[in-house]
Amino acid sequence: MAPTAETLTAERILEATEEVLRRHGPAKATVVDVARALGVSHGTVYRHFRTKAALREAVTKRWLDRTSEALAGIAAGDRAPEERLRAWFTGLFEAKRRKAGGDPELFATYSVLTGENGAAVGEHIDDLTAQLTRIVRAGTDSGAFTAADPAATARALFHATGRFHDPCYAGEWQQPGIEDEFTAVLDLLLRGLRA
Amino acid sequence: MAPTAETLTAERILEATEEVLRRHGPAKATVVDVARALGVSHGTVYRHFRTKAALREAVTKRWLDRTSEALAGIAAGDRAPEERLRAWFTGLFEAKRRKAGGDPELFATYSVLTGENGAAVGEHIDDLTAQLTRIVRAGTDSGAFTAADPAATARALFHATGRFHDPCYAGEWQQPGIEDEFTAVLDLLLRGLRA
DNA sequence: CAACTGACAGATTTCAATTTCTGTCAGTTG
DNA sequence: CAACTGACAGAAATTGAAATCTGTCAGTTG
Repeated sequence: MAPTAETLTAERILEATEEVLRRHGPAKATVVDVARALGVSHGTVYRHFRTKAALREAVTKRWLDRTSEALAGIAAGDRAPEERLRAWFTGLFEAKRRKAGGDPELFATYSVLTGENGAAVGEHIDDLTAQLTRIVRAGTDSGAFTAADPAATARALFHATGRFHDPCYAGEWQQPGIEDEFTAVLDLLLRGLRA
Repeated sequence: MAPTAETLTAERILEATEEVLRRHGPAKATVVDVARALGVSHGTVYRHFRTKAALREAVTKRWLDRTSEALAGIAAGDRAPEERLRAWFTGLFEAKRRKAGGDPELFATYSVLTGENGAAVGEHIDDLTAQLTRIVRAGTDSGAFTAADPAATARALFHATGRFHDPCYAGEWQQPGIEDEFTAVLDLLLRGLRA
């Protein structure tokens, strides 16, 4: 019972799927390609994932979870709430910008995948706003922020910064003035948040 | 020289183009269709618009300008700046929401057109942020707002409210909680803006 | 002579025939 | 007997030939 390279696990299939998506793009990546990459018949892939859509959704979730985990560290930190909020949004923007700019094709691929999987994206956003809510609540508890409903405020913050993390704006993330725009929006929001 | 129904003006061509777009959608609307609707040969349409792209751009500009004009009235009003700002954004959101919800196909058509005409959209956004800048400046002048750079602040306000006017979010404008989300974002921004 | 027509070349789109893919399952393998 | 294969039916994608469209321009019309 060798651990990784021998047995066919869901994890190995997801890795192969990611590789096939990277190579072929979202429109041409087939289950047959994934099976071929793994050296098995495509029927075998269907033992682990009921449909092609389920396989794509699982890949999408994995990708979204990686972003969540990176930010969870910042959200759980012990810095002052305002500083933490700023670091969190900066981290989110930087991560997105790096992914979109560094490998545009892969980013476009995942944009298609997230477009297909509204439910997974919804969960991811719930996850991120929950992190934000914790920071906002820390601020109201310490008296640094004023927010009657921390969860609603967290959602408002997330929506108001959409330009800097929503993939539909990815094309504008490489423009020159974008950093200043980001700072201007964040400053305005933080001013509104302070007690 | 009859005024409207006889002579072929650019205006009449634009009206016919709008009608053809409404009927056929952006993918199937052809210059030949427009010419047929006007009872002329398609060569004649090319006397008034050099290319099909130019014709589409002109239609797009007309549509965008209608929104600008409606809001210009609010921006130029004499109400208190905060109230005016709130009315302006509410007017923008309501107008978009009504268009998107009332005739989704036509809205989708114009979304395609705006996607094609980045330059025209850019001018439209410049126009809108100029209106916003005037309101913000009125606020800083009267002492109601604090904003070191009114133009930059206006842009920040526009970006932060993208969820409520950018067509890429049109699908979410009919969801139940959207009004509350809008109010939450606007409240937060106005709090940050107050002196 | 200004406004318009209609035929034309090259680019784009359509449509139907063909190929490939998805998802299933009876049968094979170790 | 659990994991896998591969043939199969229906769905979806691809391909290339035919139709349509874009943009031009010499010629027509009032």
